[in-house]
Amino acid sequence: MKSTIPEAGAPIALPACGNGSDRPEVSLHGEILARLRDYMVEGNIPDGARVPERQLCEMLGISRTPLREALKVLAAEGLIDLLPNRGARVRKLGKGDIEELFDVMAGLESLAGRLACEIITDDEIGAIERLHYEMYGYYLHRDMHGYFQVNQRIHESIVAAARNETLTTTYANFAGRIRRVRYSANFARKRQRWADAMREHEAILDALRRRAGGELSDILFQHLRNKRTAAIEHLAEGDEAAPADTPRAG
Amino acid sequence: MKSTIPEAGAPIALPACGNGSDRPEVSLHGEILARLRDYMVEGNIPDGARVPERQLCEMLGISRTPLREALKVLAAEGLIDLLPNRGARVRKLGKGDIEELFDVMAGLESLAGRLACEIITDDEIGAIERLHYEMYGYYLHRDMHGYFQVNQRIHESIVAAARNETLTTTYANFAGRIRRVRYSANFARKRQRWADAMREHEAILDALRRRAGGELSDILFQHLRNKRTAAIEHLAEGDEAAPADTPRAG
DNA sequence: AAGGCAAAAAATGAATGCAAAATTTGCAGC
DNA sequence: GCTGCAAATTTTGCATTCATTTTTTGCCTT
Repeated sequence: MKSTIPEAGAPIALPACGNGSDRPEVSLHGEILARLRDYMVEGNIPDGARVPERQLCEMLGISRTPLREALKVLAAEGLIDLLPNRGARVRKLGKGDIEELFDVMAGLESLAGRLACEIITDDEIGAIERLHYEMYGYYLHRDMHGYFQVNQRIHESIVAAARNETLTTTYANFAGRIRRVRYSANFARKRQRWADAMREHEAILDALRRRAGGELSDILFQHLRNKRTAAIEHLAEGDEAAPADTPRAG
Repeated sequence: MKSTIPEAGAPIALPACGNGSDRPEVSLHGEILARLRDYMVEGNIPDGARVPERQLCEMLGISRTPLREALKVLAAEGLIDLLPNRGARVRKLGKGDIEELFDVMAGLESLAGRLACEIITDDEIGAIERLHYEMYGYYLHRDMHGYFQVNQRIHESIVAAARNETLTTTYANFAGRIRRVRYSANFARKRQRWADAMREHEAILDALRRRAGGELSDILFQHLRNKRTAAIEHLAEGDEAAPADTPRAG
């Protein structure tokens, strides 16, 4: 397993790939649900704040009935908490919740890697290789935003390669839940961690090429574990997770 | 790793442990949801059949609004399909769906085993050991029902030992989805498979005792994979999965 | 002036009503 | 006798309405 990763710096030009945002929802209810979910995931409502039914109703131009149906679903998905007679609140992710979510994500990606090794095609591996080198370019450029974007697509590609719709859906659900914590902001301040992550990605690609399922499973788990540690450290020194129930917007 | 498993037969007396069915739901809506979920999981409605809103309403003594909210949640959980303007149908699990579900379950248990090895206490291992020997007793007795019951409790104990609420919830969700397929009926007709399963369980216990996370992860995945194969074979020779949209009750 | 209590206001949870879509039924034509 | 089409019935989806609970506001008491 070769590893030729410098500590970053050289100029390499790589075009950014535009990603198409698919939304295969057709029913009206599904549309409302997707919009609300995006609204939550994008963090338009502060952690732990009340979700005002009426306000959202007029914002979406619908009555309370379909909105409440959507809220029930979002609660089942874990994005909000539904307190009886006391309304919906955006679920406030504490340190423990984030650890749990990262671990489950680690398990799902670990599984995806194992399954992918059984059926992945050379073409699919080729596509992931291209993404890998694109990401490497962003790494050398120190372009964190581009890096994370491609990084995410690599992980999504591995999940997709497992060809398990149930897994893909579940993975997307947890990814949405965790997206609220902006770990991507500057969690890779530690230069060392960034370089480590690149090396781990090389190991991932290597195991994938060899279709070494069990090995890839271990590597992916450890990779996500390291991400988890970095994220926890980040929010420990940055904005404290869940400073209290202080709705900064009212 | 010792393995002293005969092909079954000797008489051993073991008392059956009663399990308490917890239902910590407090809100009315949660109650309705849980009841409906049980109703679905228990298979009171045939695969692919329409779910009559009105009928369920009077059955539960509620109006359509809360029922429809519950249906939306059940759809999000994957128990039913919600076709626009055409009502709810019990999700019909084809062979592919079952394979997918088993694989995801395998991934989750695999993860649970890995996590459990990091933090499990000797007492918890002891409890699992006791369950293991209890199950061994059922195996020797050829008591399939008791065997499966304890088997399930062992797997649940491993998941619980991971101390990850998110994982536990997700696991329970998938377990519920798959419970509709009654693979427990007689899928272990193959004596050989049953003996293999017992041996795998010994390996699980062994890895757990040694806190060998990665190893346990592999064993659990393979164990579930074998279960999957057995289940698929079972429904291939038994009642064909999804014989068609023939509601045998109307 | 601070704390507590009661009334008003708002919000939630559930039932009912209504328009649109789908399914069923009945009938005409071949 | 069977097929195809249109009216009637049922069902779905959403809006509105009502009862109950919570939250806020204002006033009274200490």
